[in-house]
Amino acid sequence: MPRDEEDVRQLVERLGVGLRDAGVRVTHQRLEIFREVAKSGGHPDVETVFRGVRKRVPTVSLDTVYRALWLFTDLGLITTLSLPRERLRFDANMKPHHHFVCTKCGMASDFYSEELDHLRLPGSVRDLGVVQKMQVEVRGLCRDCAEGTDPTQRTQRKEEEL
Amino acid sequence: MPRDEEDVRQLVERLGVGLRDAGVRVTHQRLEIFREVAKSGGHPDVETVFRGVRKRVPTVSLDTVYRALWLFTDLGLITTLSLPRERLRFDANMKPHHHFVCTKCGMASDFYSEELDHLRLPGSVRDLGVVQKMQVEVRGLCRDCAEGTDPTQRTQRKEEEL
DNA sequence: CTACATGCAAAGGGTTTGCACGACA
DNA sequence: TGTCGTGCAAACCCTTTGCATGTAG
Repeated sequence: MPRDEEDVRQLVERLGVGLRDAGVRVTHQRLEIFREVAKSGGHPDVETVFRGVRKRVPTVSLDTVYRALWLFTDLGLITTLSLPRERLRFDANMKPHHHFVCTKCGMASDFYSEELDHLRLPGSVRDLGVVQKMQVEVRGLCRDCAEGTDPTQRTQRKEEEL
Repeated sequence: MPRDEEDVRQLVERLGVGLRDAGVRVTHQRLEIFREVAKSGGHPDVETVFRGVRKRVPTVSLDTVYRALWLFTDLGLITTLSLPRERLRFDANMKPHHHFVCTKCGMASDFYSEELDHLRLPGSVRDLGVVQKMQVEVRGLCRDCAEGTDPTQRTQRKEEEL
């Protein structure tokens, strides 16, 4: 699900502000790396971001992508999505949202629900610590995997992109 | 939070049944590897399991631990817990539960809530696919990290064990 | 007894790091 | 212009794999 071009521009602009506020430099590479994450509405892994950025910035190196993505994460400008047996993914969607992850192909979609954003947690959680964030994670079979193929398989594949 | 010894025995026994049902062999190593996961109420990573098992089975090798843990996972006898910037962890708790994860030290606790077990999901999820499982993931600062120390730090450390 | 599991060691692959050059502020 | 970021390549892990040996069924 690619994101609207105007939205992407806004997001990139907001990143610039975030970087400046944090006192780090706003470089061409950082903007393009972020744009790549923001552009795909999905949750690209490092490799996917790298390949995407390289189309526009052929000299960019993989370790720069790593450093930029972790920088954004540490500054709270993007978030991460970690799935067993898969590479770490990055997410520019900072609005409250929840995840549906396909256990077969690994596809991860965001979904929204005002109700789930404001769940009341049981008292026992208060004893564990201070809550910062709360998300519902749903696992299941995506439409494509649910139909046609054998649901007992357990292969997990990351989204392929040129 | 270590688990009660009798509970552990029951869990290990149930694993034996699971393995037999799946038509794979019930070996000493597999039982001990599982016991190590079941014993710690926590969510040990591969290395932690390995070190624990080696105390009782000094000849066990790391790759056997890997193979066993993935086997159990594939058979649905344990589950995994994946956190950004951390090693994958394993969880013998197959009862419905939810997670509280400390963003600073990485500590992960289970908590329970009948209400959260039966959340009603928004209609948009139906369009994404077929739901198999649903879990709430809470991020925050655990009691130890919340008090005394600077909450702006972002260090993540895995639970240390001999 | 036979097939499957284990241990060992080596290969594999993703991620991080050190350093000199380059570019933002 | 000085400092921070980048690119390159090597180092570092963690994880997986191939193969001979051991063992559960």
